[in-house]
Amino acid sequence: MEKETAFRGEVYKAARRIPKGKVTTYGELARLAGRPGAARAVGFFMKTNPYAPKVPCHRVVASTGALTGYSARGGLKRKRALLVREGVKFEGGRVDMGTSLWKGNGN
DNA sequence: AAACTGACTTCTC
DNA sequence: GGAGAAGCCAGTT
Repeated sequence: MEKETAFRGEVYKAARRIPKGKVTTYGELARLAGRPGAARAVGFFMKTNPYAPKVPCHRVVASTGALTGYSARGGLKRKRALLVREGVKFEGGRVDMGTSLWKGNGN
């Protein structure tokens, strides 16, 4: 899969900007990529992301802070473990929005 | 080119 | 806040 479209590049670039211990939503990522509303497409890129170690796809969660799919081994369990290890706060199995939510706006 | 699918988001009950 | 339905976008077949 070497079909790198401009949008894909933007999404991956934005995802790499996510600081450690923080998480962002697919919608926000899509917005940073320049296509607000393309949250669904963003999720697709994470699933088929050719830059697994470069793109911290595990730092991308749903708007409600709930963790969604994860292609890598371990699935959502692994994803949650990674976030917790990085210092992300969890509330009732969901990411603590307002505390560990990163906004790439000010950058 | 058309249709289907998917790691989403938002509205309403 | 949880469950159900509709709308969106891009990629894949």
